[in-house]
Amino acid sequence: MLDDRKLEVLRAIVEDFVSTNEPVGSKNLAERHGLGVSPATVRNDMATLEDEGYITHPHTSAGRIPTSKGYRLFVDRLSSVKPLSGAEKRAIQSFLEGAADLDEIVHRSVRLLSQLTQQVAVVQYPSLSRSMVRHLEIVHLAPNRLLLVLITDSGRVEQRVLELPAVVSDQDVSDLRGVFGPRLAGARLVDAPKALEDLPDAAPASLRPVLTSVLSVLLTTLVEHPEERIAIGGTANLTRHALDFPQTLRPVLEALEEQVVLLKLIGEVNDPTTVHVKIGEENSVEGLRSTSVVTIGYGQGGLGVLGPTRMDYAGNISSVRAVARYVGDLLAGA
Amino acid sequence: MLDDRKLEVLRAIVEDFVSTNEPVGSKNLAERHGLGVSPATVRNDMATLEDEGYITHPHTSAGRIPTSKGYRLFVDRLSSVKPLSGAEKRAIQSFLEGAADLDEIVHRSVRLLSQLTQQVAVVQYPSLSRSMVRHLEIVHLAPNRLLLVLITDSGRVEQRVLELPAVVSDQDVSDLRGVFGPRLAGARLVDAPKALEDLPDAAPASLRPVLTSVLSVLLTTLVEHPEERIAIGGTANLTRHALDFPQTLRPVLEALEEQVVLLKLIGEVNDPTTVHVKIGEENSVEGLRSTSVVTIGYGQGGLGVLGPTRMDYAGNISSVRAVARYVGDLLAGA
DNA sequence: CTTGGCACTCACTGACCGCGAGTGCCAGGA
DNA sequence: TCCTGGCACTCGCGGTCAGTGAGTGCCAAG
Repeated sequence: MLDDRKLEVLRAIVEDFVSTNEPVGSKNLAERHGLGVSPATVRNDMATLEDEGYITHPHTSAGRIPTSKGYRLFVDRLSSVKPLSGAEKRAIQSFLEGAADLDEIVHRSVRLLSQLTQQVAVVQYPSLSRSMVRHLEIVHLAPNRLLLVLITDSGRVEQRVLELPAVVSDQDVSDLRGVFGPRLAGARLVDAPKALEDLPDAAPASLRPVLTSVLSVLLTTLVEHPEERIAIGGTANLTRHALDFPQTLRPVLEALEEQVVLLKLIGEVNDPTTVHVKIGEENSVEGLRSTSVVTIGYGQGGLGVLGPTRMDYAGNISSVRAVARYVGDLLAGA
Repeated sequence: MLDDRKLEVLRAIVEDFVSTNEPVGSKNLAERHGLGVSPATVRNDMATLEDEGYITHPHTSAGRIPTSKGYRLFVDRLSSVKPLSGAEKRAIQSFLEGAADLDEIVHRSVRLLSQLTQQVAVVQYPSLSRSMVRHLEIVHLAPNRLLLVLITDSGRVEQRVLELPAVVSDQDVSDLRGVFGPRLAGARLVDAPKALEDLPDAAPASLRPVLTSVLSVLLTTLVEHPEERIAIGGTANLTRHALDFPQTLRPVLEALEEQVVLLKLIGEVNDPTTVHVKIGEENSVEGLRSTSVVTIGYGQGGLGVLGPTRMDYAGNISSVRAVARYVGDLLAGA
C-alpha cells in the first residue's frame, strides 16, 4: 500500500510542515526535496496518503498537513535520530555540572530542557518510593511533637510534623532513633513496611506507643502516599507556537497547573531506555489533545517536554534522552 | 481642576471599562450612572480628564479608556473597599484550615487567591532571614560529609550538603550539635552571625576546623544568600484576558518564570498592614508594563496577584488583604 | 506507472461602502 | 459661568465583491 516513495513523501511533508508551519503543496515538495518525480506524481501519492489517513488538508485549495496518525508513522519509522551538536552536548554538561543539591539539579534540568527544545519542560523529582533511605532524623520539637526528616540517596528531604498523644522524653526520642536508624538506612522506601513490620514486638514496651505513632506516619504519608514533586518550565514557549493553539492555550495552561495530570503524563512510563511519544489525541489528558508529549524515565523519575503536535520530534527525542542520561548519572553519583 | 463630578465621571469610566472591556462613551455613561447631567456635559468633563492624562481614546470615534494615571487616581481616591462576601470569607477559611505543613499552606493559598481574583497569584514562602531557628540538625552522612538541616519556626526546612576537608568522627558531630544547638535555637536567622561570632574561640581546639567549615556554610548559604522560594498559580487566568494582552502574553509568562523578578515584585514591600498596587508602567519590571500587581506582606513574606491593568482593583485588594491575614495567622500559630 | 495539461476550488487580499457610536464645537439659556 | 441640545465630522467595523494564485483532481498520452 505504502511504497518507499510514498513514505518519503510523508516524511517530506512532515519535515516541511514542521519547519514552515504552512500546508505544503505538491509543487514545492517535488522541487525542494530531491524526489525525482513530477508534482503530478506527488499529488497521486498524496491522495493515497490522505485516503489512508496520514495527511489531510484544511480546505480544498490548500496544501497538506500531517494528521496525528501521520506524525505517529513519522516518529515510528521515518525519523532518524538527530545527534546532538557538540555545542548542545557541551551546553548540557556545563549547565548541569555546577549543580549542588537536588533542587538545583532539577531546576537546571527543566531550564536546560526547555531551552534545548524550545518547548515546555517537565521534570519529576526522584520518586520517593523508589529511593533508598539514607537517613531518618527524628527531631524533638516540643514535648509532644516530633519532626520526621527523611533523607534519601537521591538527595530528597521530606519532613512531616507529628503530633503525639502523649509527652515523650528526649531519651525516648533518642531511643527511637536507635531503633529506626539501622533498619531503614539503605533500605528502599517500598521495602520499608517489611523491614519494619516486627519493630513493635522487638522494641521495649515503654517505647511502644510512640513507636507505633511514628511508624504509622512513616508508612502512611511516606510510603503509601508519597508526595511526588514536579518542576516545570518554559511555559512562555507556548506562545511561540501561538498559531498552533487556536485559542486553546487555556486548557493547556490549566493542565500544566495540575500536578496530578503532569504526573500521569510522565509517570505512565519510567523505562529509562526508551523515549515515549504521545501525539495529539493519543493523549489521555483532556485539554492536551492538541499537544504532543515526549517523555522518558531517568531511573528514579521521569522527565519530558510538551509542545504542539507540530514539533521537531527527532530533535526533541534526542534532547530528552540526553538530558535524562545526564540527570540519571548525576543523581546516581550524588 | 477636578471637581467632584469629574472624579465621579472618572470612576464611572473605570468601573464600566473594567466590567465590559469596551471603551465607554458619553451617552451610555450619562444614562447608566445616575450622574444627572447630559452627555454633552459628560463630554466636556471627559475632555478635561483627557487633557489631564487620566483617560485616553484608542481612536477618534471610540469611547474613552482609563490610562495608568487614571487607574492610579481611582485606586488612591475613588475606590471604596469592597467587603468580601460571606461565601468568600467562608471559602478562605475552609480552604486553608485543613492544611498541615507549610507546603500545603502555601499551595492552597496560591490556588485560593487565584480563584478568588481570577488572576495570577504569587505567594512567597516565609522568608528565611526573618524566621527564627527552631532546630539545627547535623547529620553525619559519610566520614567527610555532613548534612545541615535547618528548621524554622515557620515550618521551612532547608538543607545543605557539606563536603569537609577532613574526616570527622561521630563524636565530633555530636559535639557540634551541642555547640550550635543552644546558641541558635530561638534566634532569628539574621541575628545568627552575632550569636555565633565567638564560637570558634569558645570551642575546643580539636573541633575548630570542622566547626569553622560548618559555620561558613551556615552563614554563607543560609544567611547571606538565603534561598527564597515562591509558589505561583492561576497562569491560565492570563488567557481569560487575552484581549488585554495583544500578543504580549509571552513577556508576562517569561517574567513569571523568573524567581528573581517575582521576588522583586512582592519583596519590594513587606508591610503587612498596607496593600501596595503597581499599575502598568509604574512597574519596574520590563515585560510587566502591561500588567498591574497588587501585593501585601503577611509577616514573614509577601503575596499578591498580577493581572491586566484593567482589573477589579477594589475586589482584588480585599482578597489579597484577607488571604494575607489568614496566612499570617496560620503561620504565626503553626 | 508516470507525466503534462487543464479545469476547478477556494482562501486571501484589497477596494469600496454604509452604518453608527462617539467626538468636538458652538450658540443659546439658566 | 456653566449646562445643554444640536450638528457636522471622524473613523473603526462589518459586509460585499472581484481578482489572484496556490493547490487540487482527473484524464489522456507516453
